[in-house]
Formats: sequence, C-alpha cells, structure tokens
Amino acid sequence: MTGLRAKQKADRNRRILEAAASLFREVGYDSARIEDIAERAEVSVGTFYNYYENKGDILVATVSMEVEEVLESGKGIVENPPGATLEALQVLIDQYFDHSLVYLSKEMWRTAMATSIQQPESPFSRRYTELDGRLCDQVSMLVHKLQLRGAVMPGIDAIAVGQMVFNNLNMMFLEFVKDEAMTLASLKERVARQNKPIAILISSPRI
Amino acid sequence: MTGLRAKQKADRNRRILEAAASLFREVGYDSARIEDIAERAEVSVGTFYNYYENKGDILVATVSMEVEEVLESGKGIVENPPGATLEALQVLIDQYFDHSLVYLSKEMWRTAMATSIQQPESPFSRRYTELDGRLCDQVSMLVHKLQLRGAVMPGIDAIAVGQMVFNNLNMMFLEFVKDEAMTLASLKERVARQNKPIAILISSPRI
DNA sequence: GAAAAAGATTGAATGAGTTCAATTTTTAAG
DNA sequence: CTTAAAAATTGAACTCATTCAATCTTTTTC
Repeated sequence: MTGLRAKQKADRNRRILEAAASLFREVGYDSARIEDIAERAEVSVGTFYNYYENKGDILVATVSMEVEEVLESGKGIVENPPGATLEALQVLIDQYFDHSLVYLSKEMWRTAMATSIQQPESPFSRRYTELDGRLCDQVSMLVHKLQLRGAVMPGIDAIAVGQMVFNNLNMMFLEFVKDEAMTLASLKERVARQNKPIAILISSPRI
Repeated sequence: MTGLRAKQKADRNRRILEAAASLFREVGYDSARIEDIAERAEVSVGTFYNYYENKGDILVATVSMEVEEVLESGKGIVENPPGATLEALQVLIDQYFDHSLVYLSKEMWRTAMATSIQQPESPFSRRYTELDGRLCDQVSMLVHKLQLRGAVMPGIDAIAVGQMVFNNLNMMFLEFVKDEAMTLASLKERVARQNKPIAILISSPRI
C-alpha cells in the first residue's frame, strides 16, 4: 500500500500552504480570513486547524520557506568569501537583506516575527527559531573561515563574535520591518557602520 | 476653570492602566478580558477603546513603565562605572536583566514585544521603541565614558559599538523570554561570553 | 469481504476583541 | 440661565479565530 491517506494529507497540506501564501500576498495577512484560505484550498475550516495550530502559524511556515532559501544562498559566500573581513561580512549580510523582501512584505515579516515570539512552542515557531540559529551559525562559520585563512586573528572567539554580529543584524532587520519608511539601502548602511569597528579590531594587522 | 473634563480623563486613564496591570499580574495576559478590565476600572468597554487602541496596547503601556525604571536605574552606573571595560558593561547589562522580571512575567514580555512589532504605529508601541532607543544610547554613553577615562581606546566608534552590544543583549533577552526553561543566570553567562571579545579589543592596552 | 478501529473532515456553535450609532456629560456662547 | 456645540461614554451588535461533537473515510483485523 502506498498509503492513500498519506498522499491526501500531503496534498491537502500543500494546497493549504499555497492558498494561504497567495492570499497573504494578495490581500495582506490581516484581511485574509481562515474561511477564505480554507475555501481556496478546498477544505473546511476545521481541516485547516488540523494542519496548522492557528493563523499565525501558517504565516511563520511561509516565512520559514523563505529563510531556508536565504540560508542556502549564503552557503556559497561562506565557502569562498572575499579576502577582507569587513567586506566578507557585508557581502553575506547584504545577501540576507536583499533576499528578505522578494516574496514577503514588511507587514508579513512583522506578523511572522511577532507570532514566533508570542507562541514559541508551536511547531512552526520552533522551526523559525531553529532557522534563525542556523543563520547565526553561518555568520560564525564565516568568521571562523576568515580566521583559518589568516584574515582574522587567531585567539578570537569566532562563535561569540559571529553571534554578536548576527544578533545585531537581526535586530536591525527588525527595526527595518517596523519602519515602513526605512529603505533597504539605509539598513545596509547602518549595519555596515556597526560592523566596521569589530571587523577592523578582529582583523590581523597588515605586515 | 481647572477643566473637569481633563481631570476625569486623567483619572479614568489611571484607573484603566491600574486595572489592567493588576489583572495581568493576577490571571495573566490572555485570561484577562477587556470586559473585566473595564469593569475593574469602572468604565465601559467602549471607553476602554477610547483610551487604548487595543488589548496589546495597554500591555505595552505597562511594560513601558517598567523600562522607564530600568533606564533610570542604569543612569547611576553610567555616571560612575567600574574601571574595566568588560566589567562596566556587565554591571550595566546585568542590572537591566535583573530588573526585567520583577513585575513582568516572560509571557507578558513576549506579548508586549510581539505587539510592539506588529503594530509599530500605535502610540504606545512608539513609546516602547523610543525607550529601547534610549537604553541603546545608554550603552553607547557608557562606552563613550570609558573612552574619556582612557579605558577604551580613542578612535573607536563608541556609538557603533554601543549599538551592537545593545542589539545583541536585546536579542538575547528576546531568546530568554521565548524559552521558559532558560534561567537568568544562563542568559547573563551567554551575554558575558559574547561581550568579552569586543570588550577586550576596544580596551586600551595595559602599559 | 465484513466489521471494527483508527484517523480525518466538517461546519455550526462559541467566545473574545472590536466597532459605532445613540445617548449623556461637559464646555462655550449668547 | 438657556441653549448649542463639542467631547466622551455606553453597550449591543458584529466579526473572526478557534473548538468540538457528529460524521465520513481509510486502514486493520479476523
């Protein structure tokens, strides 16, 4: 038996996720009613709740897919970063930022972040948090890689530095999505300024 | 005329805020119904909404009062910080953390933060964001003060460093309130480790 | 292949936050 | 003091998100 039940389940799950993602994009998160999502996915409201704990949950699921892409695209940069410390950090971080608004609006980010904070125990919030952790690790890995190459001084705690740089950029991104008027360019600029001191200080002195 | 209307307004506002704060403390945020808050404040539900845009708003207002106290208590440390850079930073930050759970539960922090993210335009969210900015400035001021004293090297961008340290501790605090199992002690420990590299690097070398 | 068990779906009912037209209270004008 | 205008209050009605007992579908058992 291939499992009819499993197949139907996977199919319904996909339909619900797609229905929600498209509706969120079309009318925004708040105006998308569960009833509408269910209708578009051709299931009942009750079934929706069988697949997702609540409305916020499905948004976080949508966002998680996005973060996964960002994570993937960062891999290449960590594999083979530019030589200078500050430049390497900026290239990776700008990559993160550039990806952020391709599929998601600031409003969607706000709601997703708010949900993951408010209900940290829900399965999709856990996934979001876990992905955040992996992004953080990626930054630490970059610092470590630069250290192996000699661009960053030995003896520096790469993990600690990576966490601080990541937490800073994450908080700055949060400010960015909170402020509709703030541009991507000004976000990058500000974070670049913040990264400069630490990047210079951890770099090996030129001989 | 002293303005009967103004007096009544201030009084109602105080009653609503106190009713909400006490109810949140007694039964938690979710279980406190607007109807109950209104009843305890001796106003109608409609009046509640005349003073606060929504339920989250009044929690953010409560939390803001708390942050104001933290800000105040930090002043003394910035005025006269310990000599060593890392120690000075830790004393200030631990002070922040110790204050955080005196009146507010993790659940209340989560909801307040989530609300201020989701509705950044509401008046009380603005206030919360502004207070966060002032906390950030306080950390920058500390770095600057240490710089004037010679503990931190001249030429370091104190504002940039302060922002990074603050954003990091803020994000770590967010992780802390998201995780019911995480203790205050382990939060402090982790942040201390993260602060160590930057604190050492910006410090003036011992002669 | 029939019957029982397990797993999913369903949508009407529930409940809490939010709105708004009617009403009351306060202030300003004559 | 009376009256008109402005400001606030009120609570019943409304809108969704969420729940759950009844029903239907799939799987397992014999």
